[in-house]
Amino acid sequence: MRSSIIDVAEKAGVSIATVSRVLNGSDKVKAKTREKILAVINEMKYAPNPAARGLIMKKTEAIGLLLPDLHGEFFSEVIRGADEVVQQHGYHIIVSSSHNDPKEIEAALRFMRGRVDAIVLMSPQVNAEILLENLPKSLPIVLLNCRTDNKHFDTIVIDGYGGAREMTNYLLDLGHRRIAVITGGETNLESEERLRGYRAAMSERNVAPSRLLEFQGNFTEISGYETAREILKLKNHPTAIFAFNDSMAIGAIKAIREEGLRIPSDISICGFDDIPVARYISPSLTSVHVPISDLGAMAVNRVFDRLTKRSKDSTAHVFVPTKLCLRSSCKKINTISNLDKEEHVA
Amino acid sequence: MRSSIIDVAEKAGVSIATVSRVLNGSDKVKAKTREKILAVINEMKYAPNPAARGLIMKKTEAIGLLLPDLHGEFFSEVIRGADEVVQQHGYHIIVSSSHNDPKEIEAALRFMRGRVDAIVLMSPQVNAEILLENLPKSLPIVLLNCRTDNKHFDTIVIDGYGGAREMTNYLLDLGHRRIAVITGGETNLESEERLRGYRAAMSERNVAPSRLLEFQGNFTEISGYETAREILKLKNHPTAIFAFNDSMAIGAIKAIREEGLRIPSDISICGFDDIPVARYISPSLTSVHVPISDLGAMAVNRVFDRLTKRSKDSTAHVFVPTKLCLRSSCKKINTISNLDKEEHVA
DNA sequence: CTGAAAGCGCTTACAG
DNA sequence: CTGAAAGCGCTTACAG
Repeated sequence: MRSSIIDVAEKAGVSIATVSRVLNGSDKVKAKTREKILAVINEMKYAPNPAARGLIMKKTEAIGLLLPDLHGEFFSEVIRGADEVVQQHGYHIIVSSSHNDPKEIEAALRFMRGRVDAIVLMSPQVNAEILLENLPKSLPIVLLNCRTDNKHFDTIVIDGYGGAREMTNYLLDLGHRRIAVITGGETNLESEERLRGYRAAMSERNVAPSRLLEFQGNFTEISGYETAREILKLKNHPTAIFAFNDSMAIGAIKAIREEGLRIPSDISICGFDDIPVARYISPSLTSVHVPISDLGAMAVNRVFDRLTKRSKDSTAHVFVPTKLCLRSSCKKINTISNLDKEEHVA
Repeated sequence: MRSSIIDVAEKAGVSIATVSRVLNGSDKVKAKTREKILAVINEMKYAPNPAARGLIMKKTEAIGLLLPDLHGEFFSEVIRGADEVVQQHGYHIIVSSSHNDPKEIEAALRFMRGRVDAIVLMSPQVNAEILLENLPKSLPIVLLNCRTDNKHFDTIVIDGYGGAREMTNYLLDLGHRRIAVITGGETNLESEERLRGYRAAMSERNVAPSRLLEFQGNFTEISGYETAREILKLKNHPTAIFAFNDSMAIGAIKAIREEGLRIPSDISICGFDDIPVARYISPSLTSVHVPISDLGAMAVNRVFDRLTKRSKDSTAHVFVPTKLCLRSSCKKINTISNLDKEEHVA
């Protein structure tokens, strides 16, 4: 059997209270007693039972991280950023993915209740606020890219609108007029924000945004690939494709290549997120940079702020700016005639 | 305060024992009593305290997953595969990364002890067996790509040797003789195995493997990039580069392109792992396919086999075969003269 | 079918 | 500085 604090106490010839004190670094223990106990602990390789400890101390030293998905580099970067900070605090992460399914979010939340000291929730699709209400209000919660106006929660939101607007403006500056987008799905907050930004830029520049140029993907490579194939079937295909994340852009690039078109001379393509691999593919992908691992780190830092009472009751609402990251997958549109044609169609 | 089982019992007018019974699905509760209790539970949004439950039941419904790193698609795929299976069982995952640091492995293991019902450990670099010995022998442990002969643990090992050997043979069949490799580091088991396979194939085909063609990376994109730059500086550079994982291959491709060389006409390149993005980059990457997410799934399935006593005491040692995945980044070497030259040098 | 009681392994006032 | 005892929130024989 696993040894308990009682075994240690017996072997050291003290009470369990004293063992507990040295375990918790109390200064009210005679040095000699402490040493003896420490020796026994070492010898027995004793480690306190976290469940017992958690039961009485009401802390778990774990943070729950609930993500919508686990595919691709975006989420692994979020996890990595979160894990780094969490490790510095001697904490650990319980991850789970919800597949954008309310049932799974609920199950994960229920599981985490009592098992974690705080929750970081990323749910751009499912509105999880109702589920969140079932959690004790004492549990700090950080919402990452969630749809909410509830000032009760800490929130971190990427500037998808601004980023997409900036990218669209860049494409417009390059002379593109027929710019297709591949979205991440109608009900996805991030996709919606990016779409808003795209439309805003188009309108501001007096290029009527056409719904016919808005294609729906789902943030996966394969959806980018398939959607791009559809786009290229268009008689007079767009001169630029703006995929709402890099994974879809990567899929789209494959489709474009298979069609025999060159990037960026025949068609420009860009993404969003700036995942690590974006700079390595060829042509290197122009994208909207999002500090992905920082997102995870910020969320966890926020959690610890709350946990250490530094900001016990005030919630923070962070808006994360994005920044255009120009590389080689986009290019000035070349022929005047082409431009004219575009204008006409637009 | 959070409500406890006592509150539920009071409100339902029963004892906590009965509440506990309906919580655990005991059939010895009158239907009517059960209903009333269920109603109260729902109304109060009661959820049992996992710490208390864990303390007495000695199970946590969590599996620990300790990975060497969290960079790149490989590890996120392992997590994804593990998470999928774990969710089917109503379990969850506690992930942690060790950065190949014994201290961090130890800390993570200590943290997990008592918090998880089993541990999946991937540690190709640090020999973690000594650390593992401090864990209660009742805790099921699955070793993923670890350096061990200890039949006491369940093990899952990828056939790095066979995969690399097959890939090298393929390159040799294409006429390549000067094949450089980018390894993953000297002390890394996976890298070692792949190197063994490469050398074996070279020797078998009477191409003396030269240490001068073995370059050391560390499995990251940037190391692939930088190492490839070194390789291309060689007077008579190799006609093929075999990177020991796809991330390094992707980095190498960037370096090759920057040098103005075309792939595969000027130089062939291939990787290992077949991460999801490999098929999307261009040229699509020839790689050794590893069923990455299956690795996570297999490990977790094995864990549940143990947990459900189906195979309480027997350990399993699984050897995972790899399979060549030919795409467009490698090509037959073209000129006879070139071939001759190679032969000469080799 | 239901309840009183012991116990899981710890921490922490409360005494001394 | 140290120990006896209560209690954290649950489950599970043991009686009835």
